[in-house]
Amino acid sequence: MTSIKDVAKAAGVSTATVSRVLANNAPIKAETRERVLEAVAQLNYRPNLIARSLRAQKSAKIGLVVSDIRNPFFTAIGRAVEDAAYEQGYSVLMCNTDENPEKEELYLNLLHDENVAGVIFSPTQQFSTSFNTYDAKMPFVVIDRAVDSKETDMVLLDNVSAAYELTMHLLENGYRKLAGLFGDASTTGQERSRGFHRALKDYQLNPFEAHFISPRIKQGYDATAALLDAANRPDAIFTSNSLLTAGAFQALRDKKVSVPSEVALVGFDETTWGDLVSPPITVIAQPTEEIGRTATELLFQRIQEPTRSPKTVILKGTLQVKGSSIKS
Amino acid sequence: MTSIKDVAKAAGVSTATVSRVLANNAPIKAETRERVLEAVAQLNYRPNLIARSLRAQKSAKIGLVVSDIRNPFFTAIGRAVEDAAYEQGYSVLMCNTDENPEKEELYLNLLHDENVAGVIFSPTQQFSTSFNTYDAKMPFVVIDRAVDSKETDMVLLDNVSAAYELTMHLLENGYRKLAGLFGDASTTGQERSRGFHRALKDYQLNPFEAHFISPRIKQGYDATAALLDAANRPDAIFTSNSLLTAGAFQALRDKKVSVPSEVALVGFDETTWGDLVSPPITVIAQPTEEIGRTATELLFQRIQEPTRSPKTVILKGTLQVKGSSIKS
DNA sequence: ACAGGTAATGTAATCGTTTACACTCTCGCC
DNA sequence: GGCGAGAGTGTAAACGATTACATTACCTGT
Repeated sequence: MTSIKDVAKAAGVSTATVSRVLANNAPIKAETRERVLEAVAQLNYRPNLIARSLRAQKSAKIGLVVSDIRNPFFTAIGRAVEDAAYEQGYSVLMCNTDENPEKEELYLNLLHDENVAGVIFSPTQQFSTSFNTYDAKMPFVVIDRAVDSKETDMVLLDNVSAAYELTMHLLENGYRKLAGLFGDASTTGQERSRGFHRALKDYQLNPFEAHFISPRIKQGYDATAALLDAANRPDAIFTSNSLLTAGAFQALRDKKVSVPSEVALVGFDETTWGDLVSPPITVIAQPTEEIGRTATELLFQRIQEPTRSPKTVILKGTLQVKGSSIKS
Repeated sequence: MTSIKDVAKAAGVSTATVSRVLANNAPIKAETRERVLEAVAQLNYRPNLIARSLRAQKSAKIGLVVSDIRNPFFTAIGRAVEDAAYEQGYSVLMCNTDENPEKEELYLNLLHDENVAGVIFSPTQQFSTSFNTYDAKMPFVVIDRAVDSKETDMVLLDNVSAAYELTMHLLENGYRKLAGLFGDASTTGQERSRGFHRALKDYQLNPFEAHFISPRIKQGYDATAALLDAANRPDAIFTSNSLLTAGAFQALRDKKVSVPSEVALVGFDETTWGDLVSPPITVIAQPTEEIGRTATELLFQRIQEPTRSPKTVILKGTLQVKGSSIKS
């Protein structure tokens, strides 16, 4: 492998000069610069990033820690983060925690050992609550899920309002027996449940049912099936994430329940399928691109200026009314 | 930061001994080992992976280079790769090329500079053809798309057979005017087109239409809309990847074409939505989990034994017959 | 003509590991 | 009793960059 020494030798200068030419951080005589660049091109030299990292005590990598990249929300975020990172010459280490706090901690340690410049992180519920006891060794930006600490940069959705709006939409369209299915793995589910309850309260109604369940398609299916099997059915189902929505939709179909005339269905997150099924699903769309990008930018800001006062960016979802929630 | 020196001092031994204890690769007196481990625990020491990488000239990272992680096929692969890597203590750098050869090369260089242990790679068409001129500086496993070189490990689907089987399925169910939409960015589209044509030939039919287009939802939509607007419509549409399928499905819906009675639709890859829409889509499901896992394992084998003779694993897709291709 | 500033470059320390080599000790064997 | 083998450990040289400090050469103002 050709190293900086080879270049130095070829150009007849010292390694320091080569480094200076490449980093462009010192005055260099034009003629010398040219000789060096020529040697670099000649030898097809590429600086070793590992060595650079070791010396500089940081690397041009960031970690992305989420529960599961297969969740369409995180897939989109992941892509946005990677794009934003790429533009700054950074690369992204992908970590899936499966909502498992042990895996979470392991990955955080790993990323630390890798000297990553920072981490974009969607923590589990358990981690969220103990977050302030975690002495952050790296720059952090938390996304999607609130944490207690006021020391951390965050990019969040205004979940309570969004859920409120979505619930109101159901109520305004005449639905009264609302069942809510909320993910139990994150703070997000709780916040959305709060908006759900608040809207009902404003209508002086009680929730028909409300369950916290594991955010997976299967659990969404099972919970919905149970709701539909009961003697007294809800007339609308509110789901707090797209996996639950998918499960619920499947159950409705299998039970041959007509949507939205018998039971309405609403949820969160734009997905490929939400618009393809019939009826298409009314959702709160999250600005995933913007979330990922903002989080990455916030992270870079913190990397540059570690003492900057923490910033929380709260983005708004947009209600996309489709056929699944309007009695036509 | 606590380094190996601190541990050595605390344990009253040399850094070499500490290293040996941790790497477990040399005889160490039990009592010494214990003292060292105690110091490690005491100081909460964690070895710096960058330094280790520099010295060892390789890292415990692998690159994953695909066109777009948002393609459900690659999402699933990505997760499988990450899982398999995790089990071996490796982490995964995610790279999206957008089918852009320049980005592709840039990423490959980057990964090389990062000293990754190897790369799992789904190359663009352009790259595929010039692959053997690329002097592989790193262990490689190519997935999803064939390359010319016989020097490379690959994990592929038997695309020709799969497409043949899928086409035969249409023919056996009475469809005769088959239109094919194939992705133009990879060898995969070509191979699937070959299977498509072969089946038609065996039925002594000509393809009704066949187009190579950019593998995106929008292009799938447009191409399908054009097919449906023509005076003479096909009675079945064959798509070579899930993005095209989604676009085609959307167009069929917007044009209020009944599936499968007026036009059938078949495609590749299991997706969340394929089963949720009505009718559900007949597809060739790829064993994504197995592809990702096999690729990762192959990569580790090559990392361990760089001179091993190259291996190509060809996996089979499974035809999942659903409502979109059976006149009931 | 000389002090002092600055541009341009070189020398060598440094980042935190691993490991080749050297050394000491103990044991067993002839 | 001497000698070779191996166990157990230390010393110091890598790995490939960056950069503090030193050095040289040149220019400028008085």
